[in-house]
Amino acid sequence: MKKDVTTEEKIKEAARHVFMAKGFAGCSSREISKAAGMNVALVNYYFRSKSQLFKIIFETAMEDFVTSMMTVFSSDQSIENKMRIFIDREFEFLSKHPELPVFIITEMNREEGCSIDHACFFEKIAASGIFNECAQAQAEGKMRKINILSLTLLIMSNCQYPIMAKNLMQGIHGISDEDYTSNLLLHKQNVTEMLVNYLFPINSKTTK
Amino acid sequence: MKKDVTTEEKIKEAARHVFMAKGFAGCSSREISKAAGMNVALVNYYFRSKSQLFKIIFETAMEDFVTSMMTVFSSDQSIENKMRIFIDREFEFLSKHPELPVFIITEMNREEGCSIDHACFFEKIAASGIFNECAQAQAEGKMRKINILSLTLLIMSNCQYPIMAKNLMQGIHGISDEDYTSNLLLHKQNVTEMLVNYLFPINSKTTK
DNA sequence: ATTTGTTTTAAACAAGTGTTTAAAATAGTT
DNA sequence: AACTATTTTAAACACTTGTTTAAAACAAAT
Repeated sequence: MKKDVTTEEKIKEAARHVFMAKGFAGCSSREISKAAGMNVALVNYYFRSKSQLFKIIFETAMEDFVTSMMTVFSSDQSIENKMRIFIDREFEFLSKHPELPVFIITEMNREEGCSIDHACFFEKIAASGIFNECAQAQAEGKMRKINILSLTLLIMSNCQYPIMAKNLMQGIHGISDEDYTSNLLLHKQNVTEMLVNYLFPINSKTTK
Repeated sequence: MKKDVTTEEKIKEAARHVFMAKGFAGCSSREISKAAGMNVALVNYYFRSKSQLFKIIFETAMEDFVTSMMTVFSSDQSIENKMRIFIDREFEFLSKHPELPVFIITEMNREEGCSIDHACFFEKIAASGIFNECAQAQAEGKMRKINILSLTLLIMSNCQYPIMAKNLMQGIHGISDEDYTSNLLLHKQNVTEMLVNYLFPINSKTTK
């Protein structure tokens, strides 16, 4: 008899939650197994070790993250519209996975990296051709000529930080959860307008 | 005989480094004591517990962070110049303390918060009057009318994220440490220009 | 019903955790 | 010099950690 939710999936789901919330070092194997409603030995029976399990969770998280970006990059849109859509999707995606940016950044900074190969994910982004597309748009005078790192930073900063720093911002301004969420929508519009105005100074008024 | 560097300071300095690099859960008391070149018991002799030590480290880090902001806020400058100076200082300060933003954000997200009162730091910021000053500048038409949270986010995002995401960005674009540092200077200029153009659309060309 | 293979558990392992204790080393005072 | 108070250490405490072992529970097949 096959169960509707297999044990392996139960473990992964629990591990995803716990790892995201507390990080690799911030939780124990027993905490994960308890969250999955089972014995400690069982999670090692399926995943051999805590590191191995973490590796899988991190890699699928990264995969989701990159995939979410990729669908926009490979769409049939003008570069400016791609940017608008990207920002929109990024805010939406990150609202559903708020811990993801801190999780990824923390893992990238960790010395003992569970022997995860980060490179393969970055290669996918480069392989999407988005960087070349930007360079071409810049050459054609459609986009402001700033280097590609700065461009990446501008977009990522303004999309990811507002999600990461939620608690910090709520503390500074004394805002409730609901207020923050609604303010985030306004902020998304501000960010979009600011970035488009800055990066596409010429045709930013003509295009919707 | 007083030593040039007291034991207490040695512990704090070591703890600052280790906590910043690995976080509260990511390191052990013995690791800190070893980094300070002494016995484990000694750090507890001075600070009673790991949590207590962390609390002190975090609070002084926060203190430094807020103080760095405050000196700009209370300076005798136009609001636009304050913003320019703030961005400049923020990049400079964070380059010296790159782990600080992640450290603070992670701590803010932690459930067992070592019983740290975060509120007092935020109150200082509000007490500086900077928020009122912005509101007034907006009322006078000197500054674009966006809500104060959005304003805070715009500035913090573009100053802090580029420091936090260094390793991630280096991975994506295959950049060396030195290149990243130099690119950060360019990026700071881009950020400044973009933010000033966006927030002070009228007089952004007149003021240097 | 017995055998087979798989899944789950309780219990144990050695190593590491935060913390404490009691003794040693050091400095300061008389 | 001897005594006191402070600083530092080695050793131990009870507990948690990641991981393994061996036995139990379960399902499938004969």
